[in-house]
Amino acid sequence: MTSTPVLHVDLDQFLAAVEVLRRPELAGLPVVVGGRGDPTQRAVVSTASYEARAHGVRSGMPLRTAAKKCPDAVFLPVDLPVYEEASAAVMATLRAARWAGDPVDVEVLGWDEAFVGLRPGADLTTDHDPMVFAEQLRAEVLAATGLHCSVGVGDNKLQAKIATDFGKPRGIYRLSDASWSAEMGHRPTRALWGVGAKVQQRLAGLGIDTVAQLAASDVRVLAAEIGPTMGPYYHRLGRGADTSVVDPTPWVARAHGREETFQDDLDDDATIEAEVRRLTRRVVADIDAEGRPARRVGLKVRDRAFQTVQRSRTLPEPTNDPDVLADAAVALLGKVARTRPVRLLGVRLEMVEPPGGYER
DNA sequence: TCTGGGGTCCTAGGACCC
DNA sequence: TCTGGGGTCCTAGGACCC
Repeated sequence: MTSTPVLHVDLDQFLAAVEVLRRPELAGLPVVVGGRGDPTQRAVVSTASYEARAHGVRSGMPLRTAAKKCPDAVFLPVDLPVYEEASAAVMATLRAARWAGDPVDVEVLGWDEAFVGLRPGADLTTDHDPMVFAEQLRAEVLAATGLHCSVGVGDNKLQAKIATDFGKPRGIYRLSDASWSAEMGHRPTRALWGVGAKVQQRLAGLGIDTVAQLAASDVRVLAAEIGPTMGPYYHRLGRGADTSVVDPTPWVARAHGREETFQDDLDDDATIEAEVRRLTRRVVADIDAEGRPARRVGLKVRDRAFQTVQRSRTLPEPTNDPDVLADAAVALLGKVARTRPVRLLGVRLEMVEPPGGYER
């Protein structure tokens, strides 16, 4: 069975680019989007423009730190509805695209990225050059939305996803089974999508530092040391192997949650309880939009020392009754031995499975 | 005044049942 | 005194990603 390459589309500096679109006078300036746009507040950078990155500003960095590194940056608040609208326009453009005349499947990964693959059943005797199609997608997204993106091409989703970063910004890059070891073999395992700092360290403990070493490792050793599921999974990553398909089915959420870091730590039981109830009401609104009741309630408490604990409970029966759920969340507070003022509270509601299950 | 917010998935131990 | 095996659910925590 022949298969065609997969593409991965990723918008460049998405949030900052959307802001510049509606405020053209910001073009070329260091722009930092995060929190409420106030760098004196507790919040972090969501996206920094390339101009701000040149000063060392990075996603996830406290706004305060960003302001020190780049005092002249324009700080803007996160404006969710605007990004959602821009994202929807991008995804609609991708879905409408035709690859050598054939329809495509689009799997949305987040606001600003998606996999694109030829829909099964297409006539593979016609030429489907992925590099030509990648350039076409870049042009169509730019024309429809004014946003620049980069495109990765791979023999599977894993390769395409990793390739995109090599193409950034505004570029196209291709990885393949044939080029994998030459392109990836010398890189640290951390370069793989799914390997973070902890797993990188754990693998290093097994003498595995590079992608090539991971690919050449004994899968039985990985299974024994890391686990029967994750061990073989990391081994596949090392080889650039991925058999998952581009799945266009709309995402069905398992759970929703709301959490908030307070500008001033909370130290009063009544206030803490009131905040838990307020957060719960917001999450209930979110799950009401899904039309499914909650089966489990979770509470997260982070104190001034950044110690974080989570408590959760399965409900006797699923419900979306805001009072019942708020009571359940507050009851979980009683299972947390609080010794310091509270920095963050979070409430999470896990929903019952939809009638057809998740099957993805 | 270090360290956001929204998610998913895996692991591991204990309870409980047959 | 010693002492099964499998299976599922619940809970807490960890890791990762955008």
